[in-house]
Amino acid sequence: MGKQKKFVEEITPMDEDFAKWYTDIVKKAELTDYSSVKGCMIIRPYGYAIWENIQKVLDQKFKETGHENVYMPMFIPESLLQKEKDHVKGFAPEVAWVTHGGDEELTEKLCVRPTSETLFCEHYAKIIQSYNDLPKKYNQWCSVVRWEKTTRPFLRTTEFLWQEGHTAHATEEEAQKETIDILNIYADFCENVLAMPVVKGQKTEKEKFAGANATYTIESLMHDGKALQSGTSHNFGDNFAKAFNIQYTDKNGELKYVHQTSWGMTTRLIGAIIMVHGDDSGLKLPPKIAPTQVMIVPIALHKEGVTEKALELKDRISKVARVGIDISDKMPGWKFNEYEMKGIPVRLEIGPKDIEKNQVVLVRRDTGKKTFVSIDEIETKVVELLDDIQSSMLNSAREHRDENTYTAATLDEFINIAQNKPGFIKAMWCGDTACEEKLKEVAGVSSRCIPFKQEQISDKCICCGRDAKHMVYWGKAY
RNA sequence: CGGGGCGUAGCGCAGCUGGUAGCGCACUUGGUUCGGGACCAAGGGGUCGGGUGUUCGAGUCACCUCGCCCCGACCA
Repeated sequence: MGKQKKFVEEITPMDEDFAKWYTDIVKKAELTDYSSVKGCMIIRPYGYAIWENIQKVLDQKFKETGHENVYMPMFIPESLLQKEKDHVKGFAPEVAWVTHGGDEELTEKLCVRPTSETLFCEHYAKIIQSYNDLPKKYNQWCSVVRWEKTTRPFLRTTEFLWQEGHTAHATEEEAQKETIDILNIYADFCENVLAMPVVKGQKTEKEKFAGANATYTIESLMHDGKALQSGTSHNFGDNFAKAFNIQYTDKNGELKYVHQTSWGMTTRLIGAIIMVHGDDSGLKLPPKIAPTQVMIVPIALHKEGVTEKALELKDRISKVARVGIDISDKMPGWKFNEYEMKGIPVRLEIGPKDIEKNQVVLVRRDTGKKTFVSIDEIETKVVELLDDIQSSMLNSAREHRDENTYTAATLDEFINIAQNKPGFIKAMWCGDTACEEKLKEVAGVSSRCIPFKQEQISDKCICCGRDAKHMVYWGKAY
């Protein structure tokens, strides 16, 4: 009893200190380590394996929808970065610069890419001539650097991994369709693979990407009631095309500017998985993204036949799921806690008593529920259980999100909710940035998005009382 | 970048008014154990974040610096 208490103390309870809980999980589950450069993290094998699974699923989706992977340089000459005015202005404060090669000062300093719009644009200007060259749908997996003031593992790091898609289209309509198609891919991915419900919508003028006409976002709600922007998709119109002179000849022989999009998802998603699903025992991974879906813990390993049986099970299950086995001489209880902390969806126990009865014990991480299953039907039972865990994790995340989404019809009500109930607040807005800024000031929340699914809560702006244009999701954000 | 906190073994910590570093866990070896963090025995591991100063002597005092954590402003 006393011993068990001690283990629990290694992870700070989330209700006591959510931020501490988060960093405890990241460390204890061996997802990352700190490095000697501020804000840069080492992604350890277990953390990287999660990222690889994210990549695998998304990459396949991008390819299915006609995107090609490329690789752009890590450095951007200062002059190139400056070609699009809004874009530079947005990124300038967080750019890292290379000024020397060896001992020699460079004639032009190079920026370490914070994002690669300018590089793609420069390239597109060269390779696009005719409508036959369109659309161009490129994607790259890389890391980018943004000199952040405050950093936290996965949520905000100086260098982070991501994918950035960059496309060029003949028409505005096509570009808009691409922007929304990608947003839908992101949303489906979050819901179906990460078991994380999202709100799809558009960013306000104030919150949109530097240089874009429109930014679309998926917003998710963390366990502590703070919002996390989990993926964005931008429609650039012809802003960049004009700045970089990306033109093509259409069917009528007329010279036209292309219409562009860009979109990205990052390692921040791992932070989202932690904060949406985790509990006081540790990480809780949705089966579809878990590096190991089933962990076999044999009981009384030294007893006749246990190891053999466990290995045999591993072999069988490996045909239907990602399975691991722990045959170290640690105590079973130690292993139970360890793999719960690591969020492995299913634990399989097999001991002498089970072998006698031709059964195993399956324990699900999300609910802790144990079931006894005949060894004869192990493959189907494991697959069923993983499916069930996947969908019930989405359901409980959705319940949590809905329970923590409020509506406000008056400013008093709005402020009251903002200050006392962490979560999303739905409220009407006139569309004026001044009101958005005022709400930040008086209530401490920012606009998360103008959701596609609009509701009419009232007909006046919550802030100024003028006619409302949109219903907006508001909240505190990471 | 402002306000607060913390840096001592892999992790968590102790180390008093200055006297040359310790505890628990982890690790290694051998043995016994195994259905919710086992036990016995024997071992290994430290430029006390870094620098400068005060002092006969600094983990301990002063100043500087770096890093981490938390709360705000900025951002994926």
